[in-house]
Amino acid sequence: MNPKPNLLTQVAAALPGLSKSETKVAQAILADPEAATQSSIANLAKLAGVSEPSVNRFSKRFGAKGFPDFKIQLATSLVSGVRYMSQAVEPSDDIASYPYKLFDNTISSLILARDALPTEAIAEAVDLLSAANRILFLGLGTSAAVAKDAEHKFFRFNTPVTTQTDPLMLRMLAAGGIQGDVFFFISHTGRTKAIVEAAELAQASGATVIGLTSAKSPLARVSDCVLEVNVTENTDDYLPMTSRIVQLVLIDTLVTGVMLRGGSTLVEHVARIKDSLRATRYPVKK
Amino acid sequence: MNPKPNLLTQVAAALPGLSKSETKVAQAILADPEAATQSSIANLAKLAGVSEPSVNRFSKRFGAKGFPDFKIQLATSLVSGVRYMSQAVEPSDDIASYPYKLFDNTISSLILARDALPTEAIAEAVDLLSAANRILFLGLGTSAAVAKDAEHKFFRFNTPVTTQTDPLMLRMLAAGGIQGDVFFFISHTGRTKAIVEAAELAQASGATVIGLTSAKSPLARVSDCVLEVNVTENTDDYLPMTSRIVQLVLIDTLVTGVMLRGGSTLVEHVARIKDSLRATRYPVKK
DNA sequence: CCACCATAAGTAATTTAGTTACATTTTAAA
DNA sequence: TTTAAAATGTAACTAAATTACTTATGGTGG
Repeated sequence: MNPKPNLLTQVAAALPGLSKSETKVAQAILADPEAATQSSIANLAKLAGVSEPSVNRFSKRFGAKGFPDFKIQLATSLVSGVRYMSQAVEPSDDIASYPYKLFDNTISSLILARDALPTEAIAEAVDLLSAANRILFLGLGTSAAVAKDAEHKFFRFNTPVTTQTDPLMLRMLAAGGIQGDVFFFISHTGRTKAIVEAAELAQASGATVIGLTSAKSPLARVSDCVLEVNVTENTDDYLPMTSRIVQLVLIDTLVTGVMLRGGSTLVEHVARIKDSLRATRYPVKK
Repeated sequence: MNPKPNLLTQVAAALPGLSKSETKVAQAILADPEAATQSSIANLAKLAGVSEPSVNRFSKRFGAKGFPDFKIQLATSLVSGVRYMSQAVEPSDDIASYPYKLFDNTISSLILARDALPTEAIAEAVDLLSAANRILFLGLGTSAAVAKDAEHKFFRFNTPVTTQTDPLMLRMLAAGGIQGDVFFFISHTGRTKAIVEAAELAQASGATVIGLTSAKSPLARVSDCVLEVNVTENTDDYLPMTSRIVQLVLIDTLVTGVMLRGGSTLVEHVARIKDSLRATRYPVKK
């Protein structure tokens, strides 16, 4: 639950205070930690140029029961992360637990999403967004904030971007779509009527429809390009949270994709816009 | 870079196709994977009620060189995660790499933030927000989207919430602050003049000022309660992304804290509000 | 400057853990 | 019901790790 000290970091930090042969062991491990988790004590001892008990003593110095235990701790510290299957927040949780649970849950969701990224759909969406004459990010409720964020990001490109949360405006916008328009609908459930209906109207008007939603939802069905995000919110009693984070990172991915596609010209353009903000801030003192 | 198969998931998935004693071993491991990484082959064999070679065969079935190797793989799969020190996106990256880099970077940032959570400040902020008569979430640019998200979340409680992005309105709001008001300013740099000035005005007006920003920034200096988020954006050429994600998760933490503090009454209130949205969606078919 | 003590490192014996080969049992098919 | 193949267990064996002990090194007080 608490900050976990990273064994590898610990070894690196302890280096100055180590004895001669312990230093050798530490260096051998730091040089290739991955390999260290695979090799036997004899192997590592030879590699470091020390005796086996030295390696053993070294292991114990870092709080391990012995060398095998050390190897396991080392292995876990190589993958920085979070325990799987973190739990839902309970009423009995306090300040020492719930913040960590929340972060862990979010991280877990991102990892799961990462391992099931719809790369083909992302590539397609990047193509569509790069080619668009106009982009509209549309979402309601929590997704409105996501749309707003997307607007901010895409605003820095050369393409006109809009968001809208008024359902009547939404319908009118959608009905008035033309070729070259990209309607980007955001809905976790994919079942919000106003959104699905607007997507249908946009679809019918000849514009391109991208849906950032969960698989097999009504919104997914009426989208030309579906960016599937399947996050199971494990916060029934509380509020949905992690799904929008995944959505945001996915949008970051699209932004990056469009930038990479645009090449140096676009990068310079964005840099200029970024620079324009400098005057609004207090300078950083030396 | 690619989806890494998770050993634990693999074991769970393989369950139906396993033989009798292999199933026992799998169940013993799934029941307490953590313990499995610590125990010897003899111990695990006894626990599962099978012979040692059965455990050994089991290990090999899942691609391990032997039982110790299996334990190490298992240990790494328990901390699901991301390799440390993921890199910045390069112009040479393609669809097979940049989405994963982005997710990895975001995850890494969240892990770092998690390990340096300002729990005391969080507790204090929860107290202040719970006691507030009115909450104002104020941010400009990218932080405006964060503020909007916060508004959505806190809107579900009984306290009036507002956001504002017009700098003139910001000043007026801040100047007109009264005791009982909580001004929640969001700024990654903490150097945006309009925000810092508004914070000063709010401070002077007798309202409470919470700052979600980086340590030692001008905004931090004028805040009654500082929620430090120190994220180093490793995307110089591209756009800042990860910091706002950390901000959002931190706000989730505050929301959760306020809910926990509010007890069942508040939970019910939120549930009612959540239910009110049902009619806006297409029902899920069986 | 030497002697002695304390710490560090290595050697070899011992113990523990893991693996392999083989025997037995179980299960399914002929 | 027999038979063969797959599955599991037993016991012997091998490898790995640990402990106890010895040797070396370095620093300090006489």
